[in-house]
Amino acid sequence: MKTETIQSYIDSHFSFFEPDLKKVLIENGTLKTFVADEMLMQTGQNMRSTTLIVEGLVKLYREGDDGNEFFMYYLQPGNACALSMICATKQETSEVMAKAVEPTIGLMIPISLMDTLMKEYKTWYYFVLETYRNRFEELLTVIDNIAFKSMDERLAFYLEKQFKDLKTRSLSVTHGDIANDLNSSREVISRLLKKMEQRGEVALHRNYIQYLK
Amino acid sequence: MKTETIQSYIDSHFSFFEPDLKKVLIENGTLKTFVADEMLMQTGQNMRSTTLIVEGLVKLYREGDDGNEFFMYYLQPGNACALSMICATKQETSEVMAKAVEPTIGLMIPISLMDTLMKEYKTWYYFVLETYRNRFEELLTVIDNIAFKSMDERLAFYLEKQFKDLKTRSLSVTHGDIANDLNSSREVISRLLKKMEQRGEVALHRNYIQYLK
DNA sequence: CAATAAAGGTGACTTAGGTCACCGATGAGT
DNA sequence: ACTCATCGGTGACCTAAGTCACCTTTATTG
Repeated sequence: MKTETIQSYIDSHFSFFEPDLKKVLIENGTLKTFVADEMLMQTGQNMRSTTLIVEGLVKLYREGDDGNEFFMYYLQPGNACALSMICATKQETSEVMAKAVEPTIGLMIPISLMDTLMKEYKTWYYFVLETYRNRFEELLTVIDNIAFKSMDERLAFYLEKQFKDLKTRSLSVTHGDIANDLNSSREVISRLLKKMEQRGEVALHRNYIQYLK
Repeated sequence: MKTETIQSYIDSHFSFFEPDLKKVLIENGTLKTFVADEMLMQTGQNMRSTTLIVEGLVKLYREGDDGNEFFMYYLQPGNACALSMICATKQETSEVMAKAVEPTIGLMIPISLMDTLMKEYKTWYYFVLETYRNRFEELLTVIDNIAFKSMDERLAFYLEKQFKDLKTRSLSVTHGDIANDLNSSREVISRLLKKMEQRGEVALHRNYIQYLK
């Protein structure tokens, strides 16, 4: 019953795993559901398992000393949290905060399995390396943006990324939300958005933004 | 002869590698020397080997579109370049620039070996994961600084990191160099340094800075 | 439907930090 | 000793972006 559910999640999002690996994951993994806005991972938390996302959407944030947040990237079904892998392997605490933005289901793999999986299953091994690589690059892109770009460029990049990642042309978000993700302030974002609207790049509405390019 | 040189480098900086692994590295690795200011890796370059640093000092930069540089972290003897590992595995191009700051020797390991090493040698496997983890955290710290901190805090952090990493209380660097690493401008750095000097934290000299805390 | 909260707009102001112009001090090479 | 490049100091100025105050519009709820 529960086994079949896990089976179908793996088949739809991790179909590239070899059959034996799937079997191990089905036997040892457990499903965990998160409601919207629930945290999957908190800064300073100790990891006992690594998480494969099988349903929903997760936002990863870095937290500043004074409690403000900085959005780094999304985790979607088929993704794993690189940080949870690294921390799990090393049994150290998490350095980021992960929050579900919609109801989310994670397949939790106990850390004790990590070493065996890496050694025994080629597809797992490549999946993990691929995950590291993608997140590493994602972080480098984040650094590019905040190190070299001004706020209007960062906003444009942010919006494009949202539209692309979420595969939509209409983004449900308030100006305040964006300001929070970019560690800026609502007024600044509002003003910059208005300029983008004047250039015909977006259409602004209450609680959502349309992409026009 | 050359074999013995590699042997001694490995023994002094990678003594934790298991004997069989050392043998493989000695048989398949080649030493490559870099003069000061030479690049080990350029943005966009394709990687055919992963590099273990056995001598010298390397600075890793992210490059902006307009050619300016942003310092991320040092590689020292005993370190490997996480990026070269990831890119090597995936056979993709490098995303960063690595420059020797003093004469440097790297032990080059052909990418073709990577998979075998990971599977066969536990100490290599842990070394690679440890490398990923450390660099990941280093990048997160970089993001913290540029996302949440003001220039004076970033400068203070930068200096402390230099003094700590280079294990010295007297740093050979010009104000312009620092400005370049932090992607700021010389005048700004000079002014902030002066304030630090007035607070008794550093002593400023031509071409070097002393740490007083 | 009145009350309230949330979202967004806008002008005025402040400030960190980037830029410009120019200076003097230091040190290396001829 | 003279020349020239590099390094660092400084005042004046500019601009992006953060902050404050206050407003209107829209949606929600009792």
